[in-house]
Amino acid sequence: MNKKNGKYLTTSEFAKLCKVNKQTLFYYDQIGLLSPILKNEKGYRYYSIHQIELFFVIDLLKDLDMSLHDIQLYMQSKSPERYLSLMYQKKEEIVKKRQEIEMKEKFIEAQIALIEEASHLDFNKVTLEPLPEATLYLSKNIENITEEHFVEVVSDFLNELSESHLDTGYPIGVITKREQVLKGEYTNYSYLYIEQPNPREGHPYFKTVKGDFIIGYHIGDDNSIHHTYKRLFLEMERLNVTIGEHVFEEYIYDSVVKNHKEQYVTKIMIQVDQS
Amino acid sequence: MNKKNGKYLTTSEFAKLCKVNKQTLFYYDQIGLLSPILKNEKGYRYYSIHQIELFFVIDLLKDLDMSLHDIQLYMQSKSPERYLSLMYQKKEEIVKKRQEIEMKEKFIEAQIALIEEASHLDFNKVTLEPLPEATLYLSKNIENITEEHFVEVVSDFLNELSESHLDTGYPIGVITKREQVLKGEYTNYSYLYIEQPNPREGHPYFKTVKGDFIIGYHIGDDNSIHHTYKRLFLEMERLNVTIGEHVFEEYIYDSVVKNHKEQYVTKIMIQVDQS
DNA sequence: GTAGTGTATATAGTTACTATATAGTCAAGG
DNA sequence: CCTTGACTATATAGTAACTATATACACTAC
Repeated sequence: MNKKNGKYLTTSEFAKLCKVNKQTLFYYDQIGLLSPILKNEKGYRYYSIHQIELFFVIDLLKDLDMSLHDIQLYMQSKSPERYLSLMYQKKEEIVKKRQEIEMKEKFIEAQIALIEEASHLDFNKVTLEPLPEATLYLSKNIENITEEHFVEVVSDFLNELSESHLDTGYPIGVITKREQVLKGEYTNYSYLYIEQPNPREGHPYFKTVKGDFIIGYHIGDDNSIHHTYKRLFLEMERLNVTIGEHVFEEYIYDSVVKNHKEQYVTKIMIQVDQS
Repeated sequence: MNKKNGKYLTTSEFAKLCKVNKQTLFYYDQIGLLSPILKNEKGYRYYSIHQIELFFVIDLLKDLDMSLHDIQLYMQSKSPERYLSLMYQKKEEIVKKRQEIEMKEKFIEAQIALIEEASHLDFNKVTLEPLPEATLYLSKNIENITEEHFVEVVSDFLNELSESHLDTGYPIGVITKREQVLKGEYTNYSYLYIEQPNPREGHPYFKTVKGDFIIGYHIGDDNSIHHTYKRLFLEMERLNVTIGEHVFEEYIYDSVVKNHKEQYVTKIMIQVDQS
């Protein structure tokens, strides 16, 4: 911005320029953060158009989670050097913020895709489908784990996801091995997983075997999931296929979209071998 | 996320998982936004690990400026359809938010570049430099404008910049035409401008003429800028060049980094013709 | 059996506004 | 000159979403 002094702006004119409430400017004046350059004998405030720059910077810093108090501290000890180091610091913070926003955007996109897809599904149908290879990020092994430890693993897994930017917004699923499923231990999972549509270098990924899957949906609580498994086994028999290495489960509808456990929907994908 | 019921989490365990203060969970319970699935006879709260999903969504919506009250309204009337339309709406909002963040990031980068560059300058030196062509976005013409109108033009210009995403973080400068400068009317500017390093289609841009410029710096108030112009004219005479079409002025140091007008620094770039 | 850590509730304080009530200022029209 | 309407101001209270503090009860471990 530049020059042309002269005309002063009233509080509401300046507020309009700053796109804030007039009261906010009273408040900023009161706490001494941004005061009009002129106050007449009646107490009327007059701002210079140049003050908009200061307001802009205040607004920027505020957006970057700096308190008005800390902004004021800076304003009281301005210098090019201090401004520069402040900007360097805020640059780091804003990069982080952008990355977080980008992750949340991806999450929303994935949620839309998931629910959109689910709305076209018939949860009563069981199908045999070939699935392309997918890259998964796995948790630690959780076979026969105690409940205390399970919470720890989930917690660690979630932390890894957010710290390593691996949270793609895709649902978190579980993998069960053939041997557990054959024993009827449907909830003795081996791993948690999350799909990685754009895998990055430097992570120990797990790749699913490209192949055929029996896909069905369980409606309701986990406690009753054996009924659905039985239905799937029947269909496998009919189609003359046998259970492969792994079974994958993912929530389609959960507490985020349904109020009652009886309405939750779990997708079950059983890897199969044609015989 | 998925399965494995059993173990419940205490308030502080769950708070750790959610990365929030324990008190926040008390508060959410109190307002009925997110309550533990179990409370024992002593009033101890127990959360299920599945509740983290709900917390995640609450946290996401909160980040996207939804009030806890409105989030609660959604939670009371969950359905895949409502969730989908909510996500579509939030998707639009987050795109806008990301773009705002990106603009602010650019602004910070430009500020860093500006101050960094300024720190290597000798404000007393006057130089003759060839400048490459630059694309500028101009305000309406402000020659001989009244002070009231000037404020309006600045306001419109700033609005255009933010609405059309033309705010590059570069300083806003002013252009003065040769005729005004020759008359000694150094502050009778013709346009405000902002440089566009990556111009986009569909805007009426102004391109500077690639050419030679006398570059000098004025330290202090605008009122005394004629002294600096005189110095520059002397140097032009010495170098045997004459004033060209336009003169450009930009603030290098202003109220954002300096407390007193006497310390402000204005960069003056006079287009010149070699004779 | 007591120390130390945990849980709870109730209440007050905080930040950055935001709204409301009351009163003075000013310019235009009758 | 007086009134009306749109502005200005201050003072005070209210708000959202925490956050801190004080007090009391519970559980676990030596």
